[in-house]
Amino acid sequence: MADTPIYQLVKDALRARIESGALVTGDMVPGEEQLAADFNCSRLTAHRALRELADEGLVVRKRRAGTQVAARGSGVLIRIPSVREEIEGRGVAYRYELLACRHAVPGAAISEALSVDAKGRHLNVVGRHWAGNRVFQHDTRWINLIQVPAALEADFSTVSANQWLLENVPSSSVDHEISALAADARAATALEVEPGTALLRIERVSHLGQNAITHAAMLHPGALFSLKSERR
Amino acid sequence: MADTPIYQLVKDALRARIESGALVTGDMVPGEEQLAADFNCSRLTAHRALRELADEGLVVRKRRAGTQVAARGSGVLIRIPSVREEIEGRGVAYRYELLACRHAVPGAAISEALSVDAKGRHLNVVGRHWAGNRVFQHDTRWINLIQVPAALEADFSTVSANQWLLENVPSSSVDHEISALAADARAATALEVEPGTALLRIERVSHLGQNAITHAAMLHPGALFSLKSERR
DNA sequence: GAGTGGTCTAGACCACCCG
DNA sequence: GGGTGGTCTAGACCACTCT
Repeated sequence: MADTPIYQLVKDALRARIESGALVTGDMVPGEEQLAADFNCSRLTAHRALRELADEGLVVRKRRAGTQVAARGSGVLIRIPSVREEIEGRGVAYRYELLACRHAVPGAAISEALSVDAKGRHLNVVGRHWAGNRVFQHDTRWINLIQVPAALEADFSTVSANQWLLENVPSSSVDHEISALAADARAATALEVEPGTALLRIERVSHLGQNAITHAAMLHPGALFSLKSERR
Repeated sequence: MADTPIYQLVKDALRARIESGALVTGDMVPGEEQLAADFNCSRLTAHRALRELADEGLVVRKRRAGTQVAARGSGVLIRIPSVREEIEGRGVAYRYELLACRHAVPGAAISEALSVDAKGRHLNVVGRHWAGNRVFQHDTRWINLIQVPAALEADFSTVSANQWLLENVPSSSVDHEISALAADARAATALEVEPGTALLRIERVSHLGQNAITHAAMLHPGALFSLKSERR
Protein backbone atom coordinates (compact mmCIF):
# COMPACT_ATOMS: atom_id res chain seq x y z
CA MET A 1 0.00 0.00 0.00
CA ALA A 2 1.82 2.80 1.47
CA ASP A 3 5.42 2.45 0.51
CA THR A 4 6.03 6.01 1.60
CA PRO A 5 8.67 6.05 4.32
CA ILE A 6 7.46 6.25 7.88
CA TYR A 7 9.43 9.41 8.61
CA GLN A 8 7.64 11.00 5.67
CA LEU A 9 4.26 9.96 7.05
CA VAL A 10 5.17 11.54 10.37
CA LYS A 11 6.30 14.73 8.65
CA ASP A 12 3.15 14.91 6.55
CA ALA A 13 0.94 14.35 9.57
CA LEU A 14 2.62 17.09 11.58
CA ARG A 15 2.75 19.47 8.63
CA ALA A 16 -0.97 18.94 8.10
CA ARG A 17 -1.67 19.77 11.74
CA ILE A 18 0.34 22.96 11.43
CA GLU A 19 -1.06 24.09 8.10
CA SER A 20 -4.61 23.36 9.16
CA GLY A 21 -4.20 25.54 12.21
CA ALA A 22 -4.68 22.68 14.64
CA LEU A 23 -1.24 23.60 15.92
CA VAL A 24 -0.31 27.26 15.94
CA THR A 25 2.87 29.18 16.63
CA GLY A 26 4.27 28.29 20.03
CA ASP A 27 2.25 25.12 20.50
CA MET A 28 4.15 22.08 21.63
CA VAL A 29 4.63 19.29 19.12
CA PRO A 30 4.68 15.72 20.46
CA GLY A 31 8.18 14.62 21.47
CA GLU A 32 10.22 11.91 19.80
CA GLU A 33 9.21 9.17 22.24
CA GLN A 34 5.56 10.09 21.86
CA LEU A 35 5.67 10.08 18.07
CA ALA A 36 7.58 6.80 18.09
CA ALA A 37 4.75 5.31 20.12
CA ASP A 38 1.99 6.94 18.04
CA PHE A 39 3.41 5.79 14.73
CA ASN A 40 4.81 2.53 16.03
CA CYS A 41 8.30 3.30 14.88
CA SER A 42 11.72 3.76 16.44
CA ARG A 43 12.77 6.95 18.10
CA LEU A 44 15.32 7.61 15.36
CA THR A 45 12.61 7.63 12.72
CA ALA A 46 10.55 10.13 14.70
CA HIS A 47 13.73 12.10 15.29
CA ARG A 48 14.41 12.31 11.59
CA ALA A 49 10.92 13.62 10.88
CA LEU A 50 11.25 16.33 13.51
CA ARG A 51 14.77 17.22 12.44
CA GLU A 52 13.73 17.70 8.83
CA LEU A 53 10.76 19.82 9.84
CA ALA A 54 13.15 21.90 11.90
CA ASP A 55 15.49 22.22 8.90
CA GLU A 56 12.56 23.46 6.86
CA GLY A 57 11.81 26.04 9.50
CA LEU A 58 8.38 24.77 10.54
CA VAL A 59 9.32 23.87 14.09
CA VAL A 60 11.94 24.87 16.62
CA ARG A 61 13.62 22.28 18.79
CA LYS A 62 15.22 22.86 22.15
CA ARG A 63 16.66 20.42 24.57
CA ARG A 64 14.56 19.85 27.58
CA ALA A 65 12.01 22.37 26.33
CA GLY A 66 10.84 20.10 23.53
CA THR A 67 9.65 20.95 20.04
CA GLN A 68 7.27 23.75 19.24
CA VAL A 69 5.71 25.25 16.13
CA ALA A 70 7.98 27.99 14.79
CA ALA A 71 6.93 31.54 14.15
CA ARG A 72 6.02 31.69 10.50
CA GLY A 73 8.83 32.70 8.23
CA SER A 74 9.86 36.30 8.48
CA GLY A 75 11.68 35.71 5.25
CA VAL A 76 11.04 33.86 2.04
CA LEU A 77 13.35 32.13 -0.40
CA ILE A 78 13.00 32.71 -4.10
CA ARG A 79 14.87 31.13 -6.94
CA ILE A 80 16.78 32.97 -9.62
CA PRO A 81 16.83 30.73 -12.66
CA SER A 82 19.70 30.65 -15.11
CA VAL A 83 19.08 32.98 -18.04
CA ARG A 84 19.12 30.26 -20.61
CA GLU A 85 16.72 28.06 -18.66
CA GLU A 86 14.39 30.95 -18.12
CA ILE A 87 14.24 31.84 -21.80
CA GLU A 88 14.02 28.33 -23.16
CA GLY A 89 11.45 27.50 -20.52
CA ARG A 90 9.20 30.04 -22.20
CA GLY A 91 9.65 28.32 -25.52
CA VAL A 92 11.64 31.19 -27.01
CA ALA A 93 14.90 30.88 -28.92
CA TYR A 94 17.95 31.69 -26.82
CA ARG A 95 21.07 33.38 -28.14
CA TYR A 96 24.13 34.82 -26.45
CA GLU A 97 25.98 37.73 -28.00
CA LEU A 98 29.46 38.68 -26.88
CA LEU A 99 29.98 42.44 -26.99
CA ALA A 100 33.40 42.82 -25.42
CA CYS A 101 36.10 40.74 -23.79
CA ARG A 102 39.17 42.62 -22.70
CA HIS A 103 41.66 43.24 -19.96
CA ALA A 104 40.77 46.31 -17.98
CA VAL A 105 41.00 47.92 -14.61
CA PRO A 106 37.66 47.88 -12.79
CA GLY A 107 36.25 51.12 -11.46
CA ALA A 108 36.19 51.97 -7.80
CA ALA A 109 32.74 50.50 -7.13
CA ILE A 110 33.62 47.15 -8.63
CA SER A 111 37.02 47.04 -6.97
CA GLU A 112 35.39 47.55 -3.63
CA ALA A 113 32.78 44.87 -4.25
CA LEU A 114 35.54 42.48 -5.22
CA SER A 115 37.64 43.68 -2.29
CA VAL A 116 40.83 43.64 -4.32
CA ASP A 117 43.60 46.16 -4.12
CA ALA A 118 45.41 44.58 -7.01
CA LYS A 119 44.35 46.87 -9.84
CA GLY A 120 44.54 45.34 -13.26
CA ARG A 121 44.69 41.63 -13.94
CA HIS A 122 40.96 41.53 -14.44
CA LEU A 123 38.99 40.30 -17.40
CA ASN A 124 35.95 42.34 -18.37
CA VAL A 125 33.32 40.44 -20.31
CA VAL A 126 30.22 42.15 -21.64
CA GLY A 127 27.41 40.36 -23.40
CA ARG A 128 23.71 40.18 -24.13
CA HIS A 129 21.22 37.37 -23.85
CA TRP A 130 18.48 37.37 -26.45
CA ALA A 131 15.02 35.91 -26.14
CA GLY A 132 13.92 35.67 -29.74
CA ASN A 133 14.40 39.13 -31.19
CA ARG A 134 14.36 40.98 -27.88
CA VAL A 135 17.20 41.68 -25.50
CA PHE A 136 16.48 39.78 -22.31
CA GLN A 137 19.55 40.52 -20.25
CA HIS A 138 22.74 42.54 -20.42
CA ASP A 139 25.76 41.35 -18.45
CA THR A 140 28.84 43.22 -17.34
CA ARG A 141 31.21 40.85 -15.67
CA TRP A 142 34.60 41.19 -14.03
CA ILE A 143 36.72 38.12 -13.49
CA ASN A 144 39.64 38.09 -11.11
CA LEU A 145 42.42 36.63 -13.23
CA ILE A 146 44.64 35.99 -10.25
CA GLN A 147 42.00 33.61 -8.90
CA VAL A 148 40.84 32.30 -12.25
CA PRO A 149 43.74 32.34 -14.70
CA ALA A 150 41.98 29.71 -16.82
CA ALA A 151 39.53 32.38 -17.93
CA LEU A 152 42.17 33.65 -20.35
CA GLU A 153 41.84 30.53 -22.41
CA ALA A 154 38.06 30.38 -22.47
CA ASP A 155 36.16 31.32 -25.59
CA PHE A 156 33.35 33.56 -24.44
CA SER A 157 31.93 34.03 -27.90
CA THR A 158 30.36 30.59 -27.83
CA VAL A 159 29.64 30.18 -24.12
CA SER A 160 28.39 32.95 -21.86
CA ALA A 161 30.78 33.96 -19.13
CA ASN A 162 28.10 33.08 -16.61
CA GLN A 163 27.80 29.54 -17.86
CA TRP A 164 31.51 29.03 -18.25
CA LEU A 165 32.16 30.14 -14.70
CA LEU A 166 29.41 27.91 -13.34
CA GLU A 167 30.82 24.90 -15.11
CA ASN A 168 34.50 25.50 -14.60
CA VAL A 169 35.09 27.43 -11.43
CA PRO A 170 34.11 26.17 -8.00
CA SER A 171 32.81 28.74 -5.57
CA SER A 172 31.94 28.57 -1.92
CA SER A 173 29.50 31.43 -1.58
CA VAL A 174 27.55 33.81 -3.76
CA ASP A 175 25.99 37.13 -2.78
CA HIS A 176 23.17 38.81 -4.63
CA GLU A 177 21.58 42.18 -4.58
CA ILE A 178 18.48 43.12 -6.52
CA SER A 179 17.45 46.67 -7.24
CA ALA A 180 15.52 48.78 -9.71
CA LEU A 181 16.91 51.68 -11.67
CA ALA A 182 16.02 53.85 -14.63
CA ALA A 183 17.92 53.19 -17.85
CA ASP A 184 20.55 55.79 -18.68
CA ALA A 185 21.52 56.39 -22.29
CA ARG A 186 24.08 53.62 -22.39
CA ALA A 187 21.84 51.01 -20.79
CA ALA A 188 18.96 52.04 -23.02
CA THR A 189 21.06 51.45 -26.13
CA ALA A 190 22.36 48.13 -24.86
CA LEU A 191 18.91 46.83 -24.04
CA GLU A 192 17.17 48.53 -26.96
CA VAL A 193 14.65 50.33 -24.80
CA GLU A 194 13.75 53.98 -24.25
CA PRO A 195 15.98 55.92 -21.85
CA GLY A 196 14.26 56.13 -18.47
CA THR A 197 12.70 52.68 -18.75
CA ALA A 198 12.67 50.88 -15.39
CA LEU A 199 15.26 48.12 -15.26
CA LEU A 200 15.74 45.25 -12.88
CA ARG A 201 19.36 44.95 -11.82
CA ILE A 202 20.91 41.90 -10.24
CA GLU A 203 24.39 42.15 -8.83
CA ARG A 204 26.24 38.97 -8.07
CA VAL A 205 29.58 38.47 -6.36
CA SER A 206 30.95 34.97 -5.96
CA HIS A 207 33.73 33.91 -3.66
CA LEU A 208 36.00 30.98 -3.11
CA GLY A 209 37.04 31.00 0.50
CA GLN A 210 38.14 34.54 1.28
CA ASN A 211 38.75 35.53 -2.30
CA ALA A 212 36.32 37.23 -4.63
CA ILE A 213 36.16 35.38 -7.92
CA THR A 214 33.84 37.41 -10.05
CA HIS A 215 31.44 40.31 -10.09
CA ALA A 216 28.46 40.43 -12.41
CA ALA A 217 25.91 43.16 -13.02
CA MET A 218 22.86 41.96 -14.91
CA LEU A 219 20.22 44.27 -16.34
CA HIS A 220 16.71 43.40 -17.50
CA PRO A 221 13.97 45.42 -19.07
CA GLY A 222 11.51 45.51 -16.19
CA ALA A 223 8.54 44.20 -18.07
CA LEU A 224 10.34 41.13 -19.30
CA PHE A 225 11.71 39.71 -16.17
CA SER A 226 10.15 37.93 -13.25
CA LEU A 227 11.18 35.46 -10.61
CA LYS A 228 9.19 32.56 -9.32
CA SER A 229 9.30 31.51 -5.71
CA GLU A 230 9.98 28.41 -3.65
CA ARG A 231 8.70 26.79 -0.54
CA ARG A 232 9.60 27.80 2.98
CA MET B 1 38.71 19.18 20.90
CA ALA B 2 36.50 18.42 18.09
CA ASP B 3 33.09 17.76 19.46
CA THR B 4 31.69 18.44 16.03
CA PRO B 5 29.51 15.53 14.95
CA ILE B 6 31.12 12.93 12.72
CA TYR B 7 28.54 13.36 9.97
CA GLN B 8 29.48 17.04 9.92
CA LEU B 9 33.16 16.21 9.59
CA VAL B 10 32.36 13.97 6.66
CA LYS B 11 30.26 16.68 5.03
CA ASP B 12 32.95 19.30 5.54
CA ALA B 13 35.63 17.05 4.12
CA LEU B 14 33.61 16.27 1.00
CA ARG B 15 32.51 19.86 0.57
CA ALA B 16 36.13 20.96 0.76
CA ARG B 17 37.10 18.48 -1.94
CA ILE B 18 34.34 19.79 -4.18
CA GLU B 19 34.95 23.47 -3.58
CA SER B 20 38.69 23.12 -4.02
CA GLY B 21 38.17 21.53 -7.40
CA ALA B 22 39.67 18.21 -6.34
CA LEU B 23 36.33 16.73 -7.30
CA VAL B 24 34.54 18.27 -10.26
CA THR B 25 31.12 17.83 -11.79
CA GLY B 26 30.46 14.23 -12.63
CA ASP B 27 33.23 12.77 -10.49
CA MET B 28 32.32 9.88 -8.26
CA VAL B 29 32.18 10.52 -4.52
CA PRO B 30 33.20 7.64 -2.23
CA GLY B 31 30.26 5.41 -1.33
CA GLU B 32 28.72 4.99 2.09
CA GLU B 33 30.71 1.87 2.97
CA GLN B 34 33.93 3.52 1.89
CA LEU B 35 33.29 6.68 3.91
CA ALA B 36 32.27 4.62 6.91
CA ALA B 37 35.63 2.87 6.72
CA ASP B 38 37.60 6.09 6.06
CA PHE B 39 36.06 7.95 8.95
CA ASN B 40 35.71 4.95 11.20
CA CYS B 41 31.98 5.43 11.65
CA SER B 42 28.82 3.50 10.93
CA ARG B 43 27.26 3.40 7.53
CA LEU B 44 24.27 5.40 8.78
CA THR B 45 26.51 8.27 9.75
CA ALA B 46 28.13 8.32 6.33
CA HIS B 47 24.68 8.01 4.80
CA ARG B 48 23.47 11.05 6.66
CA ALA B 49 26.41 13.13 5.45
CA LEU B 50 25.78 12.17 1.84
CA ARG B 51 22.04 12.63 2.14
CA GLU B 52 22.43 16.15 3.48
CA LEU B 53 24.90 17.05 0.77
CA ALA B 54 22.38 15.76 -1.74
CA ASP B 55 19.64 17.87 -0.10
CA GLU B 56 21.89 20.87 -0.49
CA GLY B 57 22.33 20.10 -4.15
CA LEU B 58 26.07 19.46 -4.12
CA VAL B 59 25.86 15.81 -5.09
CA VAL B 60 23.46 13.54 -6.89
CA ARG B 61 22.79 10.04 -5.61
CA LYS B 62 21.56 7.11 -7.64
CA ARG B 63 21.08 3.55 -6.66
CA ARG B 64 23.65 1.24 -8.08
CA ALA B 65 25.34 4.16 -9.87
CA GLY B 66 26.64 5.69 -6.66
CA THR B 67 27.08 9.32 -5.70
CA GLN B 68 28.58 11.94 -7.97
CA VAL B 69 29.28 15.65 -7.83
CA ALA B 70 26.26 17.55 -9.12
CA ALA B 71 26.32 20.08 -11.91
CA ARG B 72 26.63 23.44 -10.29
CA GLY B 73 23.37 25.13 -9.64
CA SER B 74 21.74 26.70 -12.64
CA GLY B 75 19.62 28.60 -10.17
CA VAL B 76 20.23 30.45 -6.94
CA LEU B 77 18.09 30.99 -3.87
CA ILE B 78 17.81 34.42 -2.35
CA ARG B 79 16.00 35.49 0.78
CA ILE B 80 13.38 38.19 0.97
CA PRO B 81 13.48 39.52 4.53
CA SER B 82 10.43 40.83 6.32
CA VAL B 83 10.09 44.58 5.93
CA ARG B 84 10.38 45.28 9.59
CA GLU B 85 13.46 43.12 10.03
CA GLU B 86 15.09 44.71 7.03
CA ILE B 87 14.54 48.24 8.30
CA GLU B 88 15.42 47.62 11.91
CA GLY B 89 18.43 45.63 10.80
CA ARG B 90 19.78 48.86 9.35
CA GLY B 91 19.31 50.61 12.66
CA VAL B 92 16.51 52.83 11.36
CA ALA B 93 13.20 53.46 13.12
CA TYR B 94 10.35 51.41 11.69
CA ARG B 95 6.77 52.63 11.44
CA TYR B 96 3.69 51.23 9.72
CA GLU B 97 1.02 53.57 8.42
CA LEU B 98 -2.41 52.28 7.47
CA LEU B 99 -3.83 54.18 4.49
CA ALA B 100 -7.00 52.25 3.76
CA CYS B 101 -8.89 49.20 4.94
CA ARG B 102 -12.18 48.52 3.19
CA HIS B 103 -14.35 45.96 1.51
CA ALA B 104 -13.98 46.09 -2.24
CA VAL B 105 -14.15 44.07 -5.38
CA PRO B 106 -10.70 43.36 -6.79
CA GLY B 107 -9.95 44.25 -10.40
CA ALA B 108 -9.62 41.68 -13.12
CA ALA B 109 -5.85 41.22 -12.74
CA ILE B 110 -6.09 40.53 -9.02
CA SER B 111 -9.11 38.30 -9.38
CA GLU B 112 -7.23 36.20 -11.86
CA ALA B 113 -4.15 35.97 -9.66
CA LEU B 114 -6.34 34.88 -6.78
CA SER B 115 -8.24 32.56 -9.12
CA VAL B 116 -11.55 33.38 -7.53
CA ASP B 117 -14.81 33.83 -9.34
CA ALA B 118 -16.54 34.99 -6.20
CA LYS B 119 -16.45 38.73 -6.71
CA GLY B 120 -16.72 40.75 -3.57
CA ARG B 121 -16.08 39.40 -0.10
CA HIS B 122 -12.53 40.71 -0.21
CA LEU B 123 -10.74 43.00 2.17
CA ASN B 124 -8.44 45.57 0.63
CA VAL B 125 -5.70 46.83 2.91
CA VAL B 126 -3.30 49.56 1.82
CA GLY B 127 -0.39 50.78 3.91
CA ARG B 128 3.10 52.17 3.97
CA HIS B 129 6.22 51.09 5.80
CA TRP B 130 8.51 53.90 6.88
CA ALA B 131 12.24 53.70 7.44
CA GLY B 132 12.90 56.82 9.51
CA ASN B 133 11.40 59.67 7.51
CA ARG B 134 11.42 57.92 4.14
CA VAL B 135 8.82 55.62 2.63
CA PHE B 136 10.39 52.21 2.35
CA GLN B 137 7.54 50.16 0.99
CA HIS B 138 3.96 50.55 -0.16
CA ASP B 139 1.59 47.59 0.15
CA THR B 140 -1.67 46.91 -1.62
CA ARG B 141 -3.17 43.75 -0.26
CA TRP B 142 -6.28 41.74 -1.00
CA ILE B 143 -7.50 39.22 1.53
CA ASN B 144 -9.99 36.52 0.62
CA LEU B 145 -12.58 36.84 3.37
CA ILE B 146 -14.17 33.52 2.56
CA GLN B 147 -10.88 31.83 3.42
CA VAL B 148 -9.88 34.22 6.18
CA PRO B 149 -13.01 35.56 7.89
CA ALA B 150 -10.97 36.38 10.98
CA ALA B 151 -9.38 39.26 9.06
CA LEU B 152 -12.57 41.25 9.70
CA GLU B 153 -11.76 41.45 13.37
CA ALA B 154 -8.10 42.33 13.01
CA ASP B 155 -6.90 45.85 13.72
CA PHE B 156 -4.60 46.71 10.84
CA SER B 157 -3.80 50.15 12.19
CA THR B 158 -1.42 48.73 14.76
CA VAL B 159 -0.16 45.64 12.95
CA SER B 160 0.66 45.49 9.26
CA ALA B 161 -1.54 43.17 7.24
CA ASN B 162 1.57 41.30 6.24
CA GLN B 163 2.56 40.59 9.80
CA TRP B 164 -0.95 39.77 10.93
CA LEU B 165 -1.36 37.24 8.14
CA LEU B 166 1.99 35.65 8.87
CA GLU B 167 1.15 35.25 12.52
CA ASN B 168 -2.47 34.25 12.24
CA VAL B 169 -3.08 32.48 8.97
CA PRO B 170 -1.38 29.25 8.00
CA SER B 171 -0.42 28.87 4.37
CA SER B 172 0.95 25.95 2.42
CA SER B 173 2.62 27.71 -0.49
CA VAL B 174 3.62 31.19 -1.52
CA ASP B 175 4.44 32.46 -5.01
CA HIS B 176 6.49 35.53 -5.75
CA GLU B 177 7.22 37.61 -8.77
CA ILE B 178 9.72 40.44 -8.87
CA SER B 179 9.75 43.11 -11.52
CA ALA B 180 10.79 46.69 -12.15
CA LEU B 181 8.50 49.48 -13.27
CA ALA B 182 8.46 53.24 -13.54
CA ALA B 183 6.39 55.09 -10.95
CA ASP B 184 3.11 56.47 -12.30
CA ALA B 185 1.56 59.53 -10.68
CA ARG B 186 -0.24 57.54 -8.01
CA ALA B 187 2.74 55.43 -7.03
CA ALA B 188 4.98 58.49 -7.02
CA THR B 189 2.67 60.22 -4.56
CA ALA B 190 2.39 57.18 -2.36
CA LEU B 191 6.13 56.66 -2.19
CA GLU B 192 7.00 60.35 -2.20
CA VAL B 193 9.28 60.12 -5.20
CA GLU B 194 9.36 61.76 -8.62
CA PRO B 195 7.08 60.25 -11.26
CA GLY B 196 9.13 57.99 -13.52
CA THR B 197 11.40 56.82 -10.71
CA ALA B 198 12.30 53.16 -11.09
CA LEU B 199 10.48 50.99 -8.58
CA LEU B 200 11.01 47.43 -7.45
CA ARG B 201 7.74 45.54 -7.32
CA ILE B 202 7.19 42.28 -5.48
CA GLU B 203 3.97 40.42 -6.02
CA ARG B 204 3.06 37.70 -3.57
CA VAL B 205 0.20 35.22 -3.65
CA SER B 206 -0.21 32.79 -0.81
CA HIS B 207 -2.32 29.65 -0.80
CA LEU B 208 -3.71 27.17 1.64
CA GLY B 209 -4.20 23.94 -0.21
CA GLN B 210 -6.06 24.82 -3.41
CA ASN B 211 -7.35 28.14 -2.19
CA ALA B 212 -5.74 31.51 -2.66
CA ILE B 213 -5.57 33.34 0.63
CA THR B 214 -4.11 36.70 -0.18
CA HIS B 215 -2.52 38.80 -2.87
CA ALA B 216 0.01 41.51 -2.09
CA ALA B 217 1.72 44.02 -4.35
CA MET B 218 4.69 45.69 -2.69
CA LEU B 219 6.49 48.69 -4.17
CA HIS B 220 9.92 50.04 -3.26
CA PRO B 221 11.86 53.05 -4.41
CA GLY B 222 14.61 51.34 -6.39
CA ALA B 223 17.52 52.96 -4.65
CA LEU B 224 16.37 51.96 -1.21
CA PHE B 225 15.79 48.32 -1.63
CA SER B 226 18.09 45.37 -2.01
CA LEU B 227 18.04 41.68 -1.30
CA LYS B 228 20.84 39.62 0.10
CA SER B 229 21.43 36.08 -0.99
CA GLU B 230 21.81 32.66 0.55
CA ARG B 231 23.83 29.54 0.05
CA ARG B 232 23.06 26.83 -2.45
C1' DG C 1 17.79 15.77 39.05
C1' DA C 2 15.14 14.59 35.20
C1' DG C 3 13.51 14.91 30.69
C1' DT C 4 14.34 16.34 26.18
C1' DG C 5 16.85 16.38 21.93
C1' DG C 6 21.57 15.03 19.40
C1' DT C 7 24.34 11.63 17.97
C1' DC C 8 26.04 7.11 17.19
C1' DT C 9 26.39 1.86 16.40
C1' DA C 10 25.60 -2.76 14.47
C1' DG C 11 22.84 -5.15 12.00
C1' DA C 12 19.13 -5.83 8.86
C1' DC C 13 15.98 -5.92 4.73
C1' DC C 14 14.47 -3.87 0.55
C1' DA C 15 14.37 -1.43 -4.10
C1' DC C 16 16.54 -0.16 -7.80
C1' DC C 17 19.31 -0.58 -11.77
C1' DC C 18 23.76 -1.37 -14.37
C1' DG C 19 26.31 -4.80 -16.57
C1' DG D 1 23.23 -10.98 -9.99
C1' DG D 2 25.24 -7.94 -7.18
C1' DG D 3 26.38 -3.43 -5.60
C1' DT D 4 24.46 0.81 -4.35
C1' DG D 5 21.53 3.77 -1.81
C1' DG D 6 17.00 4.06 1.31
C1' DT D 7 15.03 2.92 5.29
C1' DC D 8 14.40 0.95 9.74
C1' DT D 9 15.27 -1.01 14.62
C1' DA D 10 16.89 -1.40 19.40
C1' DG D 11 19.78 0.19 22.32
C1' DA D 12 23.09 3.39 24.02
C1' DC D 13 25.52 7.59 25.81
C1' DC D 14 25.87 12.48 26.06
C1' DA D 15 24.57 17.57 26.41
C1' DC D 16 21.72 20.83 27.53
C1' DT D 17 18.39 23.19 30.24
C1' DC D 18 14.33 23.68 33.01
C1' DT D 19 12.64 23.07 37.65
